[in-house]
Amino acid sequence: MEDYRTVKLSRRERQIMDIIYQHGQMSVADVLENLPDAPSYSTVRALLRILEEKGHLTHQKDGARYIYRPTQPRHQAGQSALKQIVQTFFDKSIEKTVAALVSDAEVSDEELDRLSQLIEQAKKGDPPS
Amino acid sequence: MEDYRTVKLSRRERQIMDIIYQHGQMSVADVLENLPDAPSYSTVRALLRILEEKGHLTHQKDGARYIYRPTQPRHQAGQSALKQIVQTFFDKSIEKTVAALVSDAEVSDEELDRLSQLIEQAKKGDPPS
DNA sequence: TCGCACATGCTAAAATATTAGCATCTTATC
DNA sequence: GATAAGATGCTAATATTTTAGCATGTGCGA
Repeated sequence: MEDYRTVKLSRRERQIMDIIYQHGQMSVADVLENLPDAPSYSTVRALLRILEEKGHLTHQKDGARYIYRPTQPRHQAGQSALKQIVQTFFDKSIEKTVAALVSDAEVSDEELDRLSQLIEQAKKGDPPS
Repeated sequence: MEDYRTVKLSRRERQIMDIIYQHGQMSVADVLENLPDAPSYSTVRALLRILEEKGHLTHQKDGARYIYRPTQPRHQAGQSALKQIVQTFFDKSIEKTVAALVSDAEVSDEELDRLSQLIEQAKKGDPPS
């Protein structure tokens, strides 16, 4: 159980995982509310159950209902997702990726300053020298 | 024809689109070679045909065979993909996203320098002042 | 505590994705 | 221009996804 069909998610599965990652944790009703093209309550429950079977979600009880949250930490899932994008659309180049990010025109000068600082820190911080 | 099932791709469809975006353009045989868990030749052709029907690919003839390439420009598709990731995993924060990118430890000092320059340019370039 | 509102458990049907096979066409080459 | 290699056109079977419905359990308020 480590194949294509558990790792790569179906459309609805992906959609639901994304929503839950955005919100941290959600009840079935929460997910339903946030699905743009929502099917029935039963359907959402079915998907959540499947995602749990596959190991992507876990739940805990809260009164009568279940609260679902991802098993994989958000930052880790984010890294994986980013890596995929960088590879597919930006020739594995972090530079090109950042260029795309800051070319958004929605980025303020303050944010750009913080980005500069961020990169300065990365320069000092990590190197194994 | 603008719904969920044409915009959001199935697993195989996504997989094939990613491969083609990575390579720019490909023949059926090329795609087949690059599919990690490849099905038959017929299958790949079917998927390509479907992706073309949905408007994601187009093809031109090259001798006897078809060469497929995306209809949406790569940089544009990359922007969309990035936006999705930023929203889902990084609270819509470009800063957090870049932080994740540079925390990779694979990033050299030279690359960090280039990133600094990149951001400086963005600071001067765009502002509507 | 009784009952109702609302939750999940389970099962199954319908739609879609995925796959393959055979027929046909195209092209380079002898 | 005949032919073989290799390409696409078309059709259909199989697997998976997506969906819904009914039965059952749970907890809060009158």
